[in-house]
Amino acid sequence: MKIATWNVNSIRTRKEHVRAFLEEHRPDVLALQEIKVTDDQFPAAFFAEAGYRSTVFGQKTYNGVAFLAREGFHEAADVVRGFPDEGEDAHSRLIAARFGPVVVNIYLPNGSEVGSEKYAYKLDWMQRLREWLDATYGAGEPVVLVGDFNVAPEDRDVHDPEAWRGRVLFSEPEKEALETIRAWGFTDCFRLHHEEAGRFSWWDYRMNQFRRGMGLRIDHIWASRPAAEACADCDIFVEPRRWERPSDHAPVMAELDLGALNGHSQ
DNA sequence: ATGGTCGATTCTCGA
Repeated sequence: MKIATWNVNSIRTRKEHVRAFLEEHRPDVLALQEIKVTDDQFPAAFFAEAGYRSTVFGQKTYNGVAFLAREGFHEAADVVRGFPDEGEDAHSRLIAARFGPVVVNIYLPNGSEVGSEKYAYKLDWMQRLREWLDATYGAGEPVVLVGDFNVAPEDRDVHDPEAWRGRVLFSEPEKEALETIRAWGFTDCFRLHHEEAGRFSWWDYRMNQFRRGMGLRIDHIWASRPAAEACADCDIFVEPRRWERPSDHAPVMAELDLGALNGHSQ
């Protein structure tokens, strides 16, 4: 099973890029973030032409997450949209579904600036995510948490750790909150296969940061123990960041060997 | 300390 994640920064602007990625790599599930459309505006028919079904939790202007799942693979089951007991005005930042393994797709709040209201919201959202995981799934079942986490875990995930230390996306409270989520029972699939520094998934549009190699690794695929044991590969696909009018994020994709998930439902 | 660039929607915000 190939699971991919991509913050597309507007699905209307990026739908051709997404379709090109689908046609080249044929992931079984692609998790999208920052689609920036309501459900009725999502280009589901366009992706159906490429053989993909859409499951959407949209929002006008901001946020919005979705799954594209290959026809012939599992259909999305037990779909969850957002945390329970959120109001109608809640952000669309979490969608989860069972495709064999459970896939939880998050667009974690950016946090704006350390000490801001948005930063406090980010830390609170991270705590709610951990509590929701505790209440919803067991770490002994195959669960894959993917998306734009908006936190770089370690120095080797940041182009200039000294410059970034204490700043949003790399502050200590964010890293501690990330570790609390990880301690639910996740393993970083990328680090199972790549130890090197300087592998990034996001580069700011400003100041030619992509051309200058100034990025962060903030998009992740994390797997619970049985899913991590089945993880045969995980990599960042930088090429779409070079395309015309790119997203500021690159896709990340993992391969899970479902045959290794013996004792668990596919 | 500031600003740089995108995208969606205005006469600016969020990233």
